[in-house]
Amino acid sequence: MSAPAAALPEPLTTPTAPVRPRGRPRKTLLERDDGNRRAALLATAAALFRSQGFAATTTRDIATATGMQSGSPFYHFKSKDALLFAVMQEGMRAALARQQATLQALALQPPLAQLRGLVQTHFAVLLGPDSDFIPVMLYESRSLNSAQRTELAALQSQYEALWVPVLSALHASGALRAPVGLARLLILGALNWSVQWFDPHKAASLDDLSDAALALFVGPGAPASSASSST
Amino acid sequence: MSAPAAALPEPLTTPTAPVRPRGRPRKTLLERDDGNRRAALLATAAALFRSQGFAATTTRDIATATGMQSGSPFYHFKSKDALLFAVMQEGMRAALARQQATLQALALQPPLAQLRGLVQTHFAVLLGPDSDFIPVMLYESRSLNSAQRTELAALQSQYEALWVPVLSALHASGALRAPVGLARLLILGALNWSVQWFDPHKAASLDDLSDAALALFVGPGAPASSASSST
DNA sequence: CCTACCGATCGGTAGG
DNA sequence: CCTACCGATCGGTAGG
Repeated sequence: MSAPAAALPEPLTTPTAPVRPRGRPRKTLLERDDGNRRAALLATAAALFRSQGFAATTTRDIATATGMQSGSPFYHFKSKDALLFAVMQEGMRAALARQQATLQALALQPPLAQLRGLVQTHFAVLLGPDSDFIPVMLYESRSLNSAQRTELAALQSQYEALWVPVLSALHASGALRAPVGLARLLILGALNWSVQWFDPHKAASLDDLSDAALALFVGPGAPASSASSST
Repeated sequence: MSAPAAALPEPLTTPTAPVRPRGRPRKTLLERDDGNRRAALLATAAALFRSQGFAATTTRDIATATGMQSGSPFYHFKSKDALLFAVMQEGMRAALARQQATLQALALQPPLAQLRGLVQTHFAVLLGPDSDFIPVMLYESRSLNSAQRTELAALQSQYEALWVPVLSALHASGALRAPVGLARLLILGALNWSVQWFDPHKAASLDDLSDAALALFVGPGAPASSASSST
């Protein structure tokens, strides 16, 4: 069982840019480079916000880790807040795209297989490569102002809405026994919490996790439509 | 179904102290009062750490909200860190005591009833009255130093260990389908995440939550021992 | 994107 | 527990 994360938009890889010799270009005055440095700022900010928290991370930390001077992040972002918001927005956009691709690939499969896909992709977004953005969004949204929070909430609603038809179908078939609304909140909570304890160096793989979650929530494979019940 | 939270140690109520007229005693020089103010500091610190986060809360915020001057918290706690640690330790001690009482009261009940008790008490600890301490512990442990983290980990292990026999029994009877270790992590995650979305002013009550969680994890009432299977 | 820099705030302390 | 205070740090900016 491999994760259905095939042709997905790589969120933060370096875009095609003319390769320059390693080391900073120093004072070659006016050489924009642009998206490249911005993306680098986002990636290091995401990593630092995740490991230290937003309030405990200074813009100087971010600048240094990106190889800039202390004032330079403000050339790319209006404020520290704006940087945080950009990290979250970027993360949600990428996560949404990945889940939409997952569901598209599984459109003809039974609901249980679709749920498996959603769970696998969710774990991949939280715990796989380049997975700092969504954890930051999950654990630092307190630091957003209300306008930013509102804008993000729209993306989050879209994300959660992807789960509803799948869960409803499983509820209707009896495989999912809790009310759909609370089930969605509890299931996403169980998955989101893995950020706190998952250790890639330890036993369980992402697929082990997905299997355990599926078994916990809907049993070993409920008879959805055309399956024969044993005994 | 009421929560089994009967005779439990109230963590932070004012201990028996001579009642004095309202308003600050002003400069009545040398009048210790002691445990009272310390407990007040802990409670306001817990509330502020929860709502704003540790790093974003200043010791001045805490002092003001407790009715002290900016330097006074340091009379009771050596540092801001020590205050955070005390909040978490207090929270874990109270939570542990409550869960132990719950399990004692349900010792003769089947595992499913015991799990229901654990879930109900856990929700009460997270979302009920005076419930700022454990959320702070769950979401701010990043800010502890490693010595503090180690000491807290011992309490957390004790807490998690309470769940294992219950989950093992349910796993053995087939009611719980995921491996016990991962099931414990996923279940506690589902519960802990409720801190992020639970709103006491909305529809679902704590008992609704507990029922939904039980239904999600172990179904409507698995045949534990002396139950007749249908059909 | 760098160089300098500012104003404000913060954790913590001495001394009572 | 208050008064007065210090040293350090931080987000952000002007000007190039």
